[in-house]
Amino acid sequence: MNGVPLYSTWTGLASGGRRAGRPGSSLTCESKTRRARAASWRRSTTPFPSTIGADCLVGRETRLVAIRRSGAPHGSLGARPTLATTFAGTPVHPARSEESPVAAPTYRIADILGGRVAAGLPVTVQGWIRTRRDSKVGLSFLHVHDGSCHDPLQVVAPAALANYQDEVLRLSAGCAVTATGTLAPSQGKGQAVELLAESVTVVGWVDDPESYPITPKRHSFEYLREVAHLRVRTNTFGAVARVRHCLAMAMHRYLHEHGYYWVHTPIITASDAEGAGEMFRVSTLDLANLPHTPDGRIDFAQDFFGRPTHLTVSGQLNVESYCLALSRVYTFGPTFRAENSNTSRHLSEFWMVEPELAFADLTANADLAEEFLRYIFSAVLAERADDMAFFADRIDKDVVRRLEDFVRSSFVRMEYTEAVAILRRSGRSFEFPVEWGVALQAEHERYLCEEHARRPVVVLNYPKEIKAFYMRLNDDDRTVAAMDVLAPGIGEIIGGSQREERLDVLDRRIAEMGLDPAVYWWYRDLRRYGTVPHAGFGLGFDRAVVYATGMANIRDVIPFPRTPGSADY
RNA sequence: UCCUCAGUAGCUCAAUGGUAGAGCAUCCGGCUGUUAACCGGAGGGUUGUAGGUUCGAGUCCUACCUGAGGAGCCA
Repeated sequence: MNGVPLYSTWTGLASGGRRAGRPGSSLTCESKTRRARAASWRRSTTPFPSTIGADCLVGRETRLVAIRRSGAPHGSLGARPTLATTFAGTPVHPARSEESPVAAPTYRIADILGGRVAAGLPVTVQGWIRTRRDSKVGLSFLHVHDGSCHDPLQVVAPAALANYQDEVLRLSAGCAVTATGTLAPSQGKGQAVELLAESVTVVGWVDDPESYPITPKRHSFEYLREVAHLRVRTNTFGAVARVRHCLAMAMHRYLHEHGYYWVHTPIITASDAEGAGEMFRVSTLDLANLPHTPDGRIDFAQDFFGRPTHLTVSGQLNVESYCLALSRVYTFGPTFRAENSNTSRHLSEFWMVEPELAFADLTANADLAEEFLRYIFSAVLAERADDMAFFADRIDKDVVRRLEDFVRSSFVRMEYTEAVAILRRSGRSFEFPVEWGVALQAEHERYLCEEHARRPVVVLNYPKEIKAFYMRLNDDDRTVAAMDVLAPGIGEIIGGSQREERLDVLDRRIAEMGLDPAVYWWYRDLRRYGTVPHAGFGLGFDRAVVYATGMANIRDVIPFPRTPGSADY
């Protein structure tokens, strides 16, 4: 979608090129010895040998203090404002350890690059090497990344460091370091400030640089999926992780501030016929020796819960119960679909947010969906400008403009009946012909939001035959109060409905769809005791991340994707 | 699950049925306040697996495996 180039990932582990400033020949002769010694250091419980010099001892002291500090609440971050805003210029006051005050407290690179740490101050940073470039002048440039922001910090390591020959010149992509020194305006181009190092301590080596999977070059996303435990070290996946977090926090913030309570609905469910797809069975029975009932069926009475259970496909039914007491609620958690779906938009395990509001109809539901989406995408634009600039540069050049349009423009709302009419008079020959009563195909949805409206579209009131039993029957007796939100470039991002609050109608719908009313006894109870009109929707959280980042494949916006035939890590 | 495409060096890709190559990465050297650095050199291969056709298969055929794109299902 969106013309995303296949190999547009960018690791950011820029090449050090042909390394200059290598140890001279006399040192080269010792390289194997040194390598073996380094390996033994790694195995040793003592992190560093006592022979590596005073600078390194200072570095070690700093490191230990920093570890202690990071255990304290918020450590050097000091008083951080709420998540609602990001704050260039807000000074950060590092906490000082009372028992061991040090002159170079640890800062996040985000705070340093964000201008919140004054130049001239002694500071410590901790992170991983992205690149090393050496200069004959007697310097090495280390790009150190700690994940706190998109950009790395340039650390200038002078050859005068005691461990320069032995360690600094052996640093490669992925090595973990603690660097202490003074912040100064950069003499080079490309960064405003840099750290003039007084010590660089190696915390963790990369065992064999040649076999380190994240090399300073382009990698295909397909390849990086095979090293999912390391891919977050690339620019692309680090940016995805930060944007994903930003969206999640914005989601919670919006709902919290609008009076919604987060309800932790169960992952294991006994409702096995919600109509939302194939389910994963949860069982402790011995598959090689299943117990049977006298009539030859599997005896689930002997299973862990004494009945068949599955992983949830939706928290909606459970959250309706809380909705009819707390008025405004939502679920957010993993959901599971055992469909054999092999597309860039489907995962077997994905995250869904499902708000539910009482005393509300479909219109209120659509209003909420629209305002909610606009809010979380606004938050990404405001809070993750660094990562969004990267996505626009390397992944999808239109992503920022598209998000800005999304946030600015109101959504188009149309009835299903109207949508069918638009499609029929579009003059387009669709692979699947359109007529009233059929489900809209991907090609139809794409036409509606990408060509007809050119912005997000909410389609309302679908034929009852193609929607779930719990959706409220409209007065026309042909449609239910369902809605889908279609986003350009991604398709259906939200599905929701007003729920059927009338017990007699609900029972009729359960019967029509051939479902067992006994399974829904508690769900029916909600209609017997103080029932009210209520509505809600489910937003595929990972799809929202896809939309916000411009990433082409949903498997690349979740840390460890589960898809049919694939559950590594 | 269906349709289509693709599997060649660590990565990204070349190679009329006729001796398997390049760029990057790695290692060695040169140069440099560098920044996807640059220049020279070296090592690196059971061409996804198993069969088959052929004097000869990376290339053609069959099956399988893996991955990707699209469809369906949906979020």
